[in-house]
Amino acid sequence: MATPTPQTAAPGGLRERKKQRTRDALIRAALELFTEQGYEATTIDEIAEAVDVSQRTYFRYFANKEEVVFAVQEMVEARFLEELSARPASEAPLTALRSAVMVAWDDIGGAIESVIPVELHMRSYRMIESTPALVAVHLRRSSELEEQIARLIARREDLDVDTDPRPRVLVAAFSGVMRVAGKVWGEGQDCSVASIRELTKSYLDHIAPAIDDDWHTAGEADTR
Amino acid sequence: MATPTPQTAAPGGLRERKKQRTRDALIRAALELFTEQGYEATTIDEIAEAVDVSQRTYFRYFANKEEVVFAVQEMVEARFLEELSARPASEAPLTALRSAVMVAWDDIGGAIESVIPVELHMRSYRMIESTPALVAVHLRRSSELEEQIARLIARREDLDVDTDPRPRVLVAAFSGVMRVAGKVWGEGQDCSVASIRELTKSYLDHIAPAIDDDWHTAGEADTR
DNA sequence: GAGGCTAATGTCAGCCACTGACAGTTGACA
DNA sequence: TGTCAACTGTCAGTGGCTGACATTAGCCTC
Repeated sequence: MATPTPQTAAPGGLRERKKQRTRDALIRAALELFTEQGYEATTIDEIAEAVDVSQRTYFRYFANKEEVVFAVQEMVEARFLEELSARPASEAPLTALRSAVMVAWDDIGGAIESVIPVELHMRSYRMIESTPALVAVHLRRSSELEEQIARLIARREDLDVDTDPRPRVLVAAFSGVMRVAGKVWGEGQDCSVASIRELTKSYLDHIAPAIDDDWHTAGEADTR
Repeated sequence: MATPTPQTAAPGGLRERKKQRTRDALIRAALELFTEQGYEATTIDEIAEAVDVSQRTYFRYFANKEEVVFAVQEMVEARFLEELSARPASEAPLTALRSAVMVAWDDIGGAIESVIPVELHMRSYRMIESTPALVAVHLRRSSELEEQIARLIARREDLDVDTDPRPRVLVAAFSGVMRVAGKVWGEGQDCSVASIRELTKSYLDHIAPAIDDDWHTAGEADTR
């Protein structure tokens, strides 16, 4: 039973392409409606109607009302994790994180724009922060992602994430910086992908000197 | 139009007492059902029926299904914030936080037990952690509480929470310790209020020497 | 290129969370 | 005791979400 569906980016047949188009259209319509008239004030029927599909079809693409809001972030995160796993083990942890972010932004910037205008993504970002139900989901997603990253880093460095605090601490710092970068970007005027990329880069450069070192050659696990 | 309802703890008339009893019964029934058969598997009709009130009445006491889950924590937090506001300005920030927690635990321990058995509270704690929807709400509540505490601390010390990072940093550390204490308690066997109190105390004593100092006499705002 | 296979979609019925409106009941208080 | 206001129940309705079943439409083979 060799995987019948390639699942890769390149759309094999018409069916795949059609599905992708429906999915993208749902995301765009949903975000457009949410940002215009508010998340709670928008019904799924409206979204489905805008894309000319049934409500039932919406729920075949997204498990619930929130999921469509985070679809784009999901893409970015998946790309980031994939890239992080691929970084050579010789890189120091923070360097790997940094490189992965940069590569992720580079080759997903275009992909994002093909789904939704970046400006809409930015408006969505602000909408999330002003909708309690979405803030909650956002926080949970963030904490889950942090956990995943910490485990990846620990594996790279061949450490136990439950006994050595360094992976989680590093990831916490890293995530904190990423969060601030995202926040500043959300408040600013320049809503290009390039701008958030640069913002992230400069912020990461700030903490790098302070915590980036090889965890195997420089001083033993110093938990003081 | 002077506030017609005293709203204080002491139950004035029969009406107040009856309301309190209904509320407590709803909390107890809800947590009992949730922990026994799962959060999602429990309907509000079941909870209402167990207390012998209508579903509509449930929603007059709690805004939604989640709220009842956090009712006890809400009590503890309110008591803590109240106590923190009352601490003398002469106390160093972390000392004030520490004292407020201790006082809050001391005089609310009994109040909790009057509403639900502590053992049920502990089971609820574990249920929250294993229910994604509740984890999300829990995280949002925590971050909101952190923000409140940081503002309170900043006001005490006469600082601007948006320019001076110290209040938020201290509160982040404090909250982190509290979270760990809660987690350890949840995993342990001893589900008494006294045990979480002592756990908290000892954990806080660990970080105290590291970060507790008077922010006005010891070294200027050192943001390095 | 006709026909079978299967994935994708539409339709329908139904559960549950949640809300507004209105009516009935019951403490509070003169 | 009677009036008022608070509390509660009932009912109808909306919206999120799901299972079951019928229908449509790519895909693949002969």
